[in-house]
Amino acid sequence: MAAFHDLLIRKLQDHSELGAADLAAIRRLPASERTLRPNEDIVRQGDKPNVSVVVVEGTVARYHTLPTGRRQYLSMHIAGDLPDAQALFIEIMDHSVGTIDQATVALVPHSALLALFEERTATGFAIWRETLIDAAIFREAITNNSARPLRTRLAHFCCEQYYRARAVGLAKPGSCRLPLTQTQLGEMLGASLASIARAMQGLRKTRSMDLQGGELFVNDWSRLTELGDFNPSYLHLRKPSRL
Amino acid sequence: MAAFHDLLIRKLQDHSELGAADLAAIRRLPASERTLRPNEDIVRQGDKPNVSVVVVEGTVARYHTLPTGRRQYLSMHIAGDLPDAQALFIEIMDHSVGTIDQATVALVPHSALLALFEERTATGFAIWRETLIDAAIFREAITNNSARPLRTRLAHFCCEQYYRARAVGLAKPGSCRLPLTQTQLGEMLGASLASIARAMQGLRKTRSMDLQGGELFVNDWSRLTELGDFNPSYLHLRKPSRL
DNA sequence: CGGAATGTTGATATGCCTCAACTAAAGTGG
DNA sequence: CCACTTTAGTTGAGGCATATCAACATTCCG
Repeated sequence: MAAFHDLLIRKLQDHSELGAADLAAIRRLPASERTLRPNEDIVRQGDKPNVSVVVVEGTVARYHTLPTGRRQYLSMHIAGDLPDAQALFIEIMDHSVGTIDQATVALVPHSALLALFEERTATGFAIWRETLIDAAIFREAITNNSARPLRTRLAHFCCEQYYRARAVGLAKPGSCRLPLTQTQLGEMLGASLASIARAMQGLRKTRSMDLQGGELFVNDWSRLTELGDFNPSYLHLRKPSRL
Repeated sequence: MAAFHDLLIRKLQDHSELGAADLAAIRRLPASERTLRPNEDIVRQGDKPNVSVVVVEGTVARYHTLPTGRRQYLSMHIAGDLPDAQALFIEIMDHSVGTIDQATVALVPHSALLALFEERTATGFAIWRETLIDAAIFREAITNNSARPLRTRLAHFCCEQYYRARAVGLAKPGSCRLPLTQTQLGEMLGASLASIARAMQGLRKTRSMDLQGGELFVNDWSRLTELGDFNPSYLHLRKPSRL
């Protein structure tokens, strides 16, 4: 398993230019690792964390909890992602961060990150950029959940997960991990379990993708991007994956 | 009309602590002002802008354009807002920025902003924080448009606009500008014109709010926040408005 | 004053929800 | 290793919220 420093560096280099001094400074970041069970919270809505999370292994999600108890997932994160970088400058968490399957995360003290930004402005800018790409993904989620019919929405979501897994080298040829239950897909896409089940069957019938046992299989990428109205430009990667 | 420097400073001070040196540095920012007609684009999806926008007067929005031509509004911005700060570190625009009504904006060269961040780290952090609050508003929009019935969604949106207008001193007692047509409200909330019309009438009947002639009237704030399931904590303001 | 843009209202269609029963798969303890 | 329980997914019936289409009313504005 790659050290979290390497994961973070790889992630930042997907969109930013870093010099040797930046890389060295990042490598000096202190962190403690924790492995968590499925469906365990790392940070909760209302908390004031003083560490930031880097995903090392597994899948981590952010979500809102509504007064009714209903859960709305906001984003999914895999190795190399910083699912709560924004907590650095926003004191009180407006959402929770928790695991989906078993996951290992590195916890980096905010103080170390702030010191790093003072020392290496370029690194600060790279992580700033990372949080901005995060925001671009949120924007796309607004559009996806507001303006597309359910089957398209589901296809788009799968496209994004596969594309991002490819970008960080976490996908095998034609497949990647996606350990979400249909209930959770519903909580991500604003749909009921039953509707997700039917939308999924619709997609299966196109033979462009399948999802089973927490593994997403992509058989016809070009067809799937059509079905999902997917255009990866909002992910702002420097070297778009060849798919 | 306040100079854009004052608007920006006021905005940043809503959530960040700035020293005298920071204020002075911000006041030295160069900018050119432009006044635009309603429904005019400032930056378009695909552009690579080298200036950032500060809203001086009027209402400015960000939106996606789907292949079908359908428009999805992502956010609304009023005086003091930076609707495309993220373009600083994200080269290619993944969405457009345009006016709703007649608006005046200040255009600040990216180079000047980057130089400012190098010189005054605290100012950089304040604008970073600003972009993070932006992201928090996107998250809330995901939840609003995905997990709430239409009438609640509309009430929540109106709560947010009124609350933000209050926070920057742009609201009169009991009302603020909100120059959106019902068609645009639909494109914001992922709903059709007809449904917005009916949801609006439902809200009017509660006597908690009304929207007419581009002016939002709030008659019963506490009732409206209930109807809209609105909790302002996601806006991350230091001194929550007393309403 | 006439034309365009905006909002209202009704009728009908439909996508998705809810509820419910059932199947299948995955853990768990004897 | 099997019976039991739990969790996940499938399928059907019926209902509701919202979409679509269309006609009309209203306001804005040149």
